[in-house]
Amino acid sequence: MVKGKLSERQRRMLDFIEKFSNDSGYPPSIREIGKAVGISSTSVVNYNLNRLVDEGYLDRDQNVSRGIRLTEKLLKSVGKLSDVIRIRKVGRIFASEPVPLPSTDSPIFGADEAIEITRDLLSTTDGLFALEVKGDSMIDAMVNDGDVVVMKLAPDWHNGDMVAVWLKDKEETTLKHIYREGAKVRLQPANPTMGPIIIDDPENLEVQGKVVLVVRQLN
Amino acid sequence: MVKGKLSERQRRMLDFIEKFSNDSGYPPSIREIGKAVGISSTSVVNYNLNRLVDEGYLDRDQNVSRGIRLTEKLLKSVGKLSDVIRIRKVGRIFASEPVPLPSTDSPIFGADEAIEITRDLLSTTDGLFALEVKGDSMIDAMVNDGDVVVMKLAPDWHNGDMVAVWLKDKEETTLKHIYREGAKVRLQPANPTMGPIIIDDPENLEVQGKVVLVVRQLN
DNA sequence: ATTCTAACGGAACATACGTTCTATGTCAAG
DNA sequence: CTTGACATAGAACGTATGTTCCGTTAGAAT
Repeated sequence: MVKGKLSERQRRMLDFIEKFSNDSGYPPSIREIGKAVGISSTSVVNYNLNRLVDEGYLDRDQNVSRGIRLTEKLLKSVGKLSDVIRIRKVGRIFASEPVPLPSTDSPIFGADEAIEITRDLLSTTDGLFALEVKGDSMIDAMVNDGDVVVMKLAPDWHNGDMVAVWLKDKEETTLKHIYREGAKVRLQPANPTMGPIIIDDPENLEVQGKVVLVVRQLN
Repeated sequence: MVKGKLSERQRRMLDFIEKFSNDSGYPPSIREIGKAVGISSTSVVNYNLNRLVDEGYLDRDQNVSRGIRLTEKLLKSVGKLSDVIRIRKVGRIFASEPVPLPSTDSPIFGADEAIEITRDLLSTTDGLFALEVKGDSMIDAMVNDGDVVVMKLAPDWHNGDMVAVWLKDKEETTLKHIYREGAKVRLQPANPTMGPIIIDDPENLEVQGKVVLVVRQLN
């Protein structure tokens, strides 16, 4: 083998080991690797595993069942697993109340209530907070009851941002894409079949944050 | 034992299993657990492991060495950040095509795109694949152009599951909550203001997978 | 053509490993 | 005091598991 270049068989072995370990919670045995990759001899699997150790993709512990460990080099080469960011849930978002903004007070949820999101999914990690949507009132924002929205404060919002807006006269929170149009503000539903709301007096609304991510879990 | 309350021995076992798994990259064997916790009999370790499974802290695979998996409940109780699960993106979901299903072949290593999701957000980690939504045709499913849907194959779907259905006569994919009603099938949009589709002949549809998570990134 | 190295493959082996069985002990409930 | 459920413990067993040995093959280098 050319040093630094993996054979096709070795690459298939790594791929299998990485997937198997993720799916099962434990590494595969020599025989499981052989079966998956089409190698009938445990000594050939053993030989190739040792080559992968030499190349730095795996560690092995001797005389131990499933004694295979993925190395950082391997994880990087499959596309480094993303860091996890922990975002506090500060409460729920209702149509009839302003967004509960993060503060130093005890949040509605327990102090430890949080959602964990991979870093790749987030455009920023500064000043994020999460809210759980209650009710059907956000459906024009394509956001369901039970969805989690990750937001950040938006002192400087831009046209097209999806924001949580508190409409003072209606005493209502809504999620909309916001656009400044002259002296007015246009609130555009995410659902393309719905029409916008034009706010003649921007003093009537309060932009409480902008949405950076929506997560919907289904069972 | 009082249900829901762990004995001291069981708590020490969990603590050891979690630490050992982190340090070594693989779970401990029955005998390693026994040695660490001071239990000389493999059947006592086995008995207590089964109690921990009953309480939801562990999963076990039968007749497999180191066939112990930490559950989400355990990881939460030790306050540990969620694992990251890498889910292959197998393509895009269009209204006018069937869902591109994951191939049984091993992919060329590193070739596919993937999305990384924290384990907490997922009800299962088996057999997941991800698709990016193209077009506005899924808006009745509350799913936007550009959203990522995480799915799994659904040989046994249940009433209420959100599934990707290929409608043969219309040559169209749609995402709907599915219900079996006698000999017919009801496809219910996620948007509560929209009416259902009744499928008189279930042979006309093909359930291609069920949705377990929707992720929407906004910039 | 020959030699050398890498890779392969089957077989054997010893130990690791999880499961099962049987017996005993503890303690709460009646 | 008795009973039953839970927990313990040792032993046995069959299978899983990794390592080692020996021989073969393929291809590059000479």
